[in-house]
Amino acid sequence: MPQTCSKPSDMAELVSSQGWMDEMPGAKAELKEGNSRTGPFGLLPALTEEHDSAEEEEEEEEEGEKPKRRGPKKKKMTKARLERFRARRVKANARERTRMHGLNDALDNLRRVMPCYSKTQKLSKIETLRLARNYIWALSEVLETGQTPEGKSFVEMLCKGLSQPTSNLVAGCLQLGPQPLFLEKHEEKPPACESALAGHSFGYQGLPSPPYGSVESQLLHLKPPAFKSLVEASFGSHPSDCSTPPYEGPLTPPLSISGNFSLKQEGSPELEKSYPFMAHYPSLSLAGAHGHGSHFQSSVGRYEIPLDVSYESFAPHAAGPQLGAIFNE
DNA sequence: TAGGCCATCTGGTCCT
DNA sequence: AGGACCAGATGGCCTA
Repeated sequence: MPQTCSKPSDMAELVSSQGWMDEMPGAKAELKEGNSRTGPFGLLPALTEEHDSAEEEEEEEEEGEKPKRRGPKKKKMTKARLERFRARRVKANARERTRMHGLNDALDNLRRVMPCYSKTQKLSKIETLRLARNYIWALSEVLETGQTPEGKSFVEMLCKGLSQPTSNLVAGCLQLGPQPLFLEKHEEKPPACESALAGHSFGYQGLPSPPYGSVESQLLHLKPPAFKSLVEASFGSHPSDCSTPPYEGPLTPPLSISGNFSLKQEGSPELEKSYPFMAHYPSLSLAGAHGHGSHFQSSVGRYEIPLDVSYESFAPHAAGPQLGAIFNE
């Protein structure tokens, strides 16, 4: 329930005089601006009982009018308790900020691998997620059908459920011809995993440099590396680390692009499917870690992904199952 | 000016 | 006990 402070300026003075706001830049800024948001003030009336006798009286008066509170009586806020509480709250706030920053970083990584990444026109969080969903869906369709959709229908797939402005952005990006999508991506601030990738022999190094040109060629060229980056963006860092700090150790690509691309459907002779973009990626393959090969499940079957790269430097947490999860969605 | 988006703080819940 | 995660609340900023 919302707890608001009726006297932000008093609270600000009180709080700042006790020095705990020094650790809360955000809160401090708010105080300067006379911001009276729920923020750090919500708790203060209760916290300041001890320190402001006038307010205490006020509260007692109010309590006299209200029905008595049920439940265990609140422990009295001793100075020590107050200090501990504040320290805890400050720490929790900092953690929450960090957590949200990590979330935002992850979203930024996701934005970068979207087919219409624009530095100037940033997709909102919700639109980024929607576009990502559509993008995965579109790529899955390509894998399942083995057909590259024509430019228009690909755009339509991507724009499903998106707002008009975002749809325009996507359509514009995919239809304006040469788009320095990946160039831009690499030139700017390469994600940690991306720069780490440079040391490995991932296939698309030998491809024509972006910009890729026509819509068709974009569709063809875009997918594998973009998909790779997408997965990396999602799983590139340690899964338990929500703040996704730059990973500086050996790279752990859940899926790499190198060697011969071949998707085999288990137990079927004509397993080898020819994918349109294979022509453009003669050396494309999906590979897992552990040196045991990897596989993923799609709605059309189980795919064996041969290992044809060396994994000496790969960490053990591969994303074979995670990749499978993507296709099972 | 309304509405969308965002960052931040907060308290509750769950988990280790 | 403490951390992670979550949803609610709030105010700031921006744009149509």
